[in-house]
Amino acid sequence: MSDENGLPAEIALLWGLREMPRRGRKPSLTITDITRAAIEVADAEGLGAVSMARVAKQLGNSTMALYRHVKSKDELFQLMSDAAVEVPPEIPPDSGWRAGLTLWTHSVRRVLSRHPWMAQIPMHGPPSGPGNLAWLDCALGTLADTPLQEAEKIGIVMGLNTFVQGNLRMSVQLMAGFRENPEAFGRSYSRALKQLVDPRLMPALGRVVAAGVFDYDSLYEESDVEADFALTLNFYLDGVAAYLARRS
Amino acid sequence: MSDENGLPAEIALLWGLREMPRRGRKPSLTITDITRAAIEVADAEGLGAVSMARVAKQLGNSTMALYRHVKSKDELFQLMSDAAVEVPPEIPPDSGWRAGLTLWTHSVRRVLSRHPWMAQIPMHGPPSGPGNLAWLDCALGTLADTPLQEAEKIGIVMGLNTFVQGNLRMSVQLMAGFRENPEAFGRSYSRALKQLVDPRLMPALGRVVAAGVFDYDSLYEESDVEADFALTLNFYLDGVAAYLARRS
DNA sequence: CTAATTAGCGTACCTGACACGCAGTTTTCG
DNA sequence: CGAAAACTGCGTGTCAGGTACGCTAATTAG
Repeated sequence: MSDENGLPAEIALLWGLREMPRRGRKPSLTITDITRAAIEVADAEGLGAVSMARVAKQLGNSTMALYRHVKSKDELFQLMSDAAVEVPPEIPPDSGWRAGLTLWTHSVRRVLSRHPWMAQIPMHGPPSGPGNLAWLDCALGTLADTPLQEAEKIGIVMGLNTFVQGNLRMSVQLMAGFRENPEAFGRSYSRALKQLVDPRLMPALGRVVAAGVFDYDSLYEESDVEADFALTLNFYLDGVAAYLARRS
Repeated sequence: MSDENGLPAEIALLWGLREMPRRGRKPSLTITDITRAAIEVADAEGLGAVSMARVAKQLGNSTMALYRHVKSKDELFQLMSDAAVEVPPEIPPDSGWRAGLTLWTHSVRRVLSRHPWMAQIPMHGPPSGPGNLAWLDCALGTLADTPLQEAEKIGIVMGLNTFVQGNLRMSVQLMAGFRENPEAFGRSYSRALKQLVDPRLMPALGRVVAAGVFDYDSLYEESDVEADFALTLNFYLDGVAAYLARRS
């Protein structure tokens, strides 16, 4: 269950703190290698392509060799998502909390656009790995100069994180859906809505449809998605600003 | 590809508008039955338990019979998530947009707490089923009395939806993680952070840890999660309010 | 040098999605 | 009215993927 350090096993794993056995054959594979190979596969072919066999092939090993280093595929996923976040951005100390959180958010966005599969990996607990905790620290740092309680800072940052992750997850899903079936985002969608939405039953939606809001060749324009993201992000940050103002 | 109605096949399916074949054996199974059975299984045993075989057993049919009605498991998932949303709330017409959206949000929350598995089903396109569109209409209706453009309303509502879904998804994941390994949310977590977080490398996080923010027997208290949700929801709504104020 | 310990791996099992084709049913048409 | 056509339910089979188990070889402690 727990390391000699007193750490829970899965946390020790993420931090690379499992004690190395002194006797026995020397490992030719490391957890780092396995994690890196898995990330390569996920980057190149998507998370769906990450099977134990595929990762092993990437390394030139056999499938079952991996199980000497990771207890399960899910454990490998956790390792991947802590490793792939890389390093949080350097935030200029005097930039103010809002600019800081905005920069932080866009950095998250950049990481997730490099590794879209990260949005699909489920979290089983609070952030525990060195990568995720470094990002958490980075976000908290932007609030250092505010008069907030530490617990409030955590609430705000976790809320922001959930928000950003949720947004990106949705983007990734829709992007995948778009690649698979672009038609579902185009004229045939707006035509279907015009046909199916009865203005008597759904008046508000009927107005939107009638206004031609969906009449585009593709509802999935990168720039639109980004603009919507920026808009809603600013809603959240405005709320934080109001909260701060209320508190001083 | 498309129905005689000119509708894309997957949309026609969601609306139950596939034309019934005139000749041939009468079906003893309906899509509705299959969907209902699948929802029963998911409610009772989680989405992971929903296999074609399990759903078929629920119905007393053979596995392969389902494929006469559903093209793939994923298609069944889409049917499930449109059916399980049920009916959106009645929002009193004079309640104002903020109260309306708050009520809407809590209704979403209630639906998802009845069917937690919904948060795990990936979306492949814009909302297309009768259930989801009814909810969309309901949310849009709350903004009817505002001077917003229709496109802005959609942006605000979709943003809110993404936000709520993201929050609930995270809750569901953590809830599952908690059931499986409560220890990861308790004292051993805060002890691990105290040990691993070096205040020189992660000063902001170090302060939070030192302040004892994580020193609880369980970080996953229902009431806390709900409070955090309400807090961040209000951030978003404050932002919408500010946007509205700016626009008048 | 021997026993203990550990890494890599081949084999095997199980679960689950789904392709295919047969058999029985219902409707249409000659 | 009878045969052909259309369609449903289903048994069988295939393939992919996770992972338990146990063997073998390497390495080190005693």
